[in-house]
Amino acid sequence: MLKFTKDLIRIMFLSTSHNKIDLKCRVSIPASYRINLEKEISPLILFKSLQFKCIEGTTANRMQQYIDAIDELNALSDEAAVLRMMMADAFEMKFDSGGRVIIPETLMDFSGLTDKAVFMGIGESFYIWSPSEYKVQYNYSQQILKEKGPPKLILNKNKLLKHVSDE
Amino acid sequence: MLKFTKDLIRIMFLSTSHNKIDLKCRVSIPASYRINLEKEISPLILFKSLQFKCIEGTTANRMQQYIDAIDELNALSDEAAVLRMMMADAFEMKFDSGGRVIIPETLMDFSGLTDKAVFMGIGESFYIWSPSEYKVQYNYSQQILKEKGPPKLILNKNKLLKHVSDE
DNA sequence: TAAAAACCCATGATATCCCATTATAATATA
DNA sequence: TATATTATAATGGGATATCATGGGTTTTTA
Repeated sequence: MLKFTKDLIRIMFLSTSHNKIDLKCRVSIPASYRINLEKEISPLILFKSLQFKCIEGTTANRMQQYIDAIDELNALSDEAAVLRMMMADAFEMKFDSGGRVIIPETLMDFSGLTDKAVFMGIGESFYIWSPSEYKVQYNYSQQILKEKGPPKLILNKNKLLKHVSDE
Repeated sequence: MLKFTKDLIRIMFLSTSHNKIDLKCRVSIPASYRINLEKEISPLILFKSLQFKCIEGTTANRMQQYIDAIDELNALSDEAAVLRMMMADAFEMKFDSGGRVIIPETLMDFSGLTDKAVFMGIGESFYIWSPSEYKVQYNYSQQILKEKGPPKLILNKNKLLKHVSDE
């Protein structure tokens, strides 16, 4: 029963915001993200992005799906090794009364964060960028968009997709 | 009923920490791991990893899964023999008031541990490495990630994965 | 009766909690 | 439509609790 509800009302992290990181490495997680986490009654997990020089945040529930996937694999496979590393670089966050978390030093270093953080919601998860890395990534996306045009999305198949020009 | 709750809020061992092993072979088990064990009301089991030169730690419940797996096998098979051997070298740990355990000599020797331990959470269980072995393993995973990219996870089927380049 | 394990308490570093303040957004009022 | 009012969000800093660690004392047990 509950599963049915969860499938329909998927949580979403959306929009972008710029927050300050103080000397104790504390940042406010955007209120809209927090509301979604509360809805899911799920803790927040931060981990090193596997693709970019940034932190990725998601729900513990979502993280559990990755963990379950590990069991499906040959423990000695490359996929399993990468997923285990992802878990090892993941942290469960605790909020203070003001909705802040302390970013672990490992993640600060990895993502090049110092005093400012850019939060970028991308649906099932969100990214935390340093302002400079964010700009690089943003400009890159803009350029791709200019060169290749908008990507074609096939929404009803929950599957996406390729630039039009690639076909 | 209780099982339902457990399925939602699954325990996870995450993140990495470097703790000291003192002359009495005591180490602090990371607090976040201990909290997970307490949630499960489960003792901590340590045993020799079947894949790597390290100690694996997990809950008694998870260990039961391994035991059940033996029953599924031909009692005379090699697999069953290996699993039984693993059970024989498994230890149930007792915590002192500071959250430390004493690592059995057999496990210290097997994993090459001396004065420092790297705790690596990988979801359902965690590894305890010597710093040098840990580095080797981590670098290997990093390299795979670089070469093959992140594994592709097909979440709606709760099944994964394989690197894109393998297809 | 030694050696090891269990138990106890002490300490510095760090994370957590709590309250106050400033900023921003949301609404209402003139 | 500009301005005042309110609510909500983001930030700052200090008090408190927790964690990892060291070392001593008592209790096992081999």
